[in-house]
Amino acid sequence: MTIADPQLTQLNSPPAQAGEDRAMTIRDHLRDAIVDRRLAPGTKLSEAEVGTLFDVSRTVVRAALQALAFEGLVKSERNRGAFVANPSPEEARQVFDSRRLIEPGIARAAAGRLSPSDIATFRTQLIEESRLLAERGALARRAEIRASGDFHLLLASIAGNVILHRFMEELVARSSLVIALYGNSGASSCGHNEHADILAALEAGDGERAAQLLVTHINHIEADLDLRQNTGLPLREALSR
Amino acid sequence: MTIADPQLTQLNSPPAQAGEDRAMTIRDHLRDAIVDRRLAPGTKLSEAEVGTLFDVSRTVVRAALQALAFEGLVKSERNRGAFVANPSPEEARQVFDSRRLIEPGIARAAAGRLSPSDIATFRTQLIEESRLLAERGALARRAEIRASGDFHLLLASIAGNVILHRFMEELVARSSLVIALYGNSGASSCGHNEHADILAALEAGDGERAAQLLVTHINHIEADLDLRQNTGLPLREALSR
DNA sequence: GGTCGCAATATTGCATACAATCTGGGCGAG
DNA sequence: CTCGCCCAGATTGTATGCAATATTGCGACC
Repeated sequence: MTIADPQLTQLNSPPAQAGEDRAMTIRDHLRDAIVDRRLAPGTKLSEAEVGTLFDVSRTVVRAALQALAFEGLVKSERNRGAFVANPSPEEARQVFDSRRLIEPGIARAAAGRLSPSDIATFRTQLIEESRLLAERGALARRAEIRASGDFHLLLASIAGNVILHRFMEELVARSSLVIALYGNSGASSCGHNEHADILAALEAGDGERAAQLLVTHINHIEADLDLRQNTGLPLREALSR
Repeated sequence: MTIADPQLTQLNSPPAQAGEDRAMTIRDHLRDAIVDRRLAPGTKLSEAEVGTLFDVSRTVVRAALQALAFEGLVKSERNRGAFVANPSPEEARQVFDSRRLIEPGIARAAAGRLSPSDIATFRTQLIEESRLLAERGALARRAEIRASGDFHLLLASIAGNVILHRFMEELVARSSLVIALYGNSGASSCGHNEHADILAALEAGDGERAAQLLVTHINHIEADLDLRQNTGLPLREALSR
């Protein structure tokens, strides 16, 4: 699989980026592509190729890839290169275990800090989710997964702890990857909108209830996955791509 | 402050490191130096200087510094360089808030997975802590802070979730930095050994009690800090170094 | 015919060179 | 004497070149 994806080159085209950090820009574009599954797990991210696509040297690409490796979205092997992460079922479970541990606390913190403007932002977010839910097509599914993640990130940003927010960024990104990998296309993203219920609890100032709804929500997301043990012998993973 | 610390150059001397990753080696040495407060917060980490000390090019130094920036131990400013992090009281609070959220869950998970060999490792760890606690001198204090952190990391590794373990590595490292910055030399590191109590609860299989003791323990650590608001106007931080 | 070994190729690891940007001091005008 | 501008030095950002390592295809030997 080549990564000569028109969407990538297109996003690259605005070279008028100010003196900003180009490595971080490339990191963001690659992350979007990974989370959207435009880049399949296991895909090799050649430094030279990525550099050509974004019209930068390998130096900058390496910085971007290192950043993604820290987030767990890319696996870097010495003298072999960087590959889009291919999380095992075990890793997937750990992602959701981590979220079940962290997100309730975030919900409780957010409940006590919710401002009217936050609520407005949430409402806009929920409308966007509904719109995407109704839409058909793989492209809408991608956007839906992403929007669903944004809800959780919004919650984390309201909680006001930048460390936890960053942890959640990583967990949400990895969740998207896992969902894309193991999600049953079937009952994807729960019939009735659990996000709305969570927001309702937050508005009522009931952080405890919001926390509980959040755990249930995470359970539903994980339950929709097919994490049966293809108890991957390491060589199997090679066959998978 | 220059970083020409003999302990750094000494650690550098074994250049016989196999084909391993030199950037990660440098990162580890720098992290140790930061956590031990051999490198004071705000100290500039010049790429050229670090490179000279470790006898590598700026390329690998940059990789190491980027890694530390991800962990929050180093703050990197574009076109200005990298500096040892100087966490504000607010950041310090967030570190401990995060620990209060995450560590109880880790304790519960660890309680159900504790093996006899784990217990033995814990005992060795506690003995080492006691030894350092009795010892005098700044050097012992450093080692004690570090050993105290190792206890928590050991707990996290037993919990068996590598993602949470990595989060804890970051939180413990930042905690050490915060303690070094804001710790009252006075009642430092609690009179009676709370770690031992936590271990006892774990051995008894009482994860809930271990979790509660852990929260109390974290509260004690934070209570020993002096986080009074020098409500840092950003310009103040410049004055501090 | 199959397997092992070796060489050619490609890719990463690292160092260095050059360009861009920031910092600090000196000089001149007000 | 003070304020502001400008230039020189220093430091980071980026590109490129070379060395080291892994991969792949071919050929020889069993």
